[in-house]
Amino acid sequence: MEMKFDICGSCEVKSPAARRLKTTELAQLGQNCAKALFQKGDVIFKQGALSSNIIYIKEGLVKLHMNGPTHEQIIKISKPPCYLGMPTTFGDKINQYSATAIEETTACFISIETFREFIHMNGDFAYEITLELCRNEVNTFSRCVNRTQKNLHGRIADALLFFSDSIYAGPEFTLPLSRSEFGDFVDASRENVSRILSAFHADGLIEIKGKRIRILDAGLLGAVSRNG
Amino acid sequence: MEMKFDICGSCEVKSPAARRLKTTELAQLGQNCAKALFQKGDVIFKQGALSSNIIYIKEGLVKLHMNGPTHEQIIKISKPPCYLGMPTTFGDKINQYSATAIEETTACFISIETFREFIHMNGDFAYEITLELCRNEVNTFSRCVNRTQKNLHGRIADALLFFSDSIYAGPEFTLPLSRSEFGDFVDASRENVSRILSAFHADGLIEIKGKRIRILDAGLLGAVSRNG
DNA sequence: GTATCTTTGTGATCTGCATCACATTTTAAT
DNA sequence: ATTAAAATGTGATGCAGATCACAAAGATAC
Repeated sequence: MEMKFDICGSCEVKSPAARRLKTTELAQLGQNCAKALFQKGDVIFKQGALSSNIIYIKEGLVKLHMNGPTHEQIIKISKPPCYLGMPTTFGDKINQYSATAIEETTACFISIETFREFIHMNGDFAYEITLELCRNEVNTFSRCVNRTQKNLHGRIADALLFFSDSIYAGPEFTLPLSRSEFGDFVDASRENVSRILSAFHADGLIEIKGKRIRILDAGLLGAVSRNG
Repeated sequence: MEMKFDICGSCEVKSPAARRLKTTELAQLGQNCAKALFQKGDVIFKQGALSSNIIYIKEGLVKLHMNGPTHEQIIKISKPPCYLGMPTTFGDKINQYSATAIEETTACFISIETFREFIHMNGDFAYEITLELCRNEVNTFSRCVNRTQKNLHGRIADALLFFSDSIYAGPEFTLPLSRSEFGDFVDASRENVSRILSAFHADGLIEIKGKRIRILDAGLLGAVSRNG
């Protein structure tokens, strides 16, 4: 096997947790970690398959999606830095959901033993991981409540603001999802996504050209998100 | 202040995490922990309020509920042993949801500093906490997908099986929720809960007398849960 | 006991969104 | 460029479940 350099120690996009690791631990991480590049559409891990790695998303954008009783659903869209697959890998080993790159994504596969060792040996690391899991829980709850209680206009407005505020930090962006995937994300049919985006355009809230979207009136869109 | 005995060391319903604590740590926990008894209906913590404790549910049954944009929703029903309030207490301190006892419940309030110290100092403890948070995430995702994709018959069948399998471990039980709360739990109106329970009764799936429910045909109920 | 309030059951409407149907545009393949 | 295949837009129809309306049954107070 080829001699490795200290790839994790010299990584400039360390997770908050990894920043708490000591030099020797970072070296150990480097020995038990494999970097991989995924193109848009590539599956990172698949529902139903066995998993034995924690996956660190270093760059790019990923959708977590689950095949439900009647159709596909996007549970959440994760941006770096974040760890994926902890629940599965620490749990029953079988993925309950899939992860797919929706933009070119760099991911590091970390051996579960190494990761577990860090939680046991390094309290600061463990605490950062706990924080990340806790944040996820709160977000998931809110998302779940909004999904079931808001009407479709509100959910789509929500999603547009999510992309502009949380993902692209700007009013103009290229939607990384097809209309059908967008539907899976906001619990709507492909047809109604089209219809409502057209309506938003007609009302001067947004500008659309295919997947290219520009938000014209974020304030009003926020009102739609709240009041449906 | 009155001298305390080693209340946590001698506690017979320790959480998996607490079982990993050393004798001295258990003594420390005992010094930073207050036990409280809640009656059915008592609020344990409230959405919007500040929180500075982790709450360990020792006995009883608790609903976690959130006031959504249009109505109240029960996010999950938690049974002991479990920790509540981690996401809030480690995060922005303001509760994103409420917790209310739905049966007589014993809860221990643990100071956040103590809890955080254990995560830092005791790797086994930290790992058990990580496991609990991970399990929660997987469950939440599945629940969320089922909630949005199954029809009302399926969701109600689901909920009945949840009580009989996961909470009461038997076919007969007293529902700890009113019809209206049951609706908040399965995302349905009070009226439709009544209607569908009546229908299940008419079809010989269950027996109802007020809140007392007996499951007569779990197999068929499972089929309804899957196929709606 | 009676009176008041809360919870529950059930029928009759109303409505948001899925589904169906088909036209049009975009992308990919040769 | 030409053809095939996939993604998108938009109208028409149907249905699950919300909402409304009211009656009946428990609970709680006096």
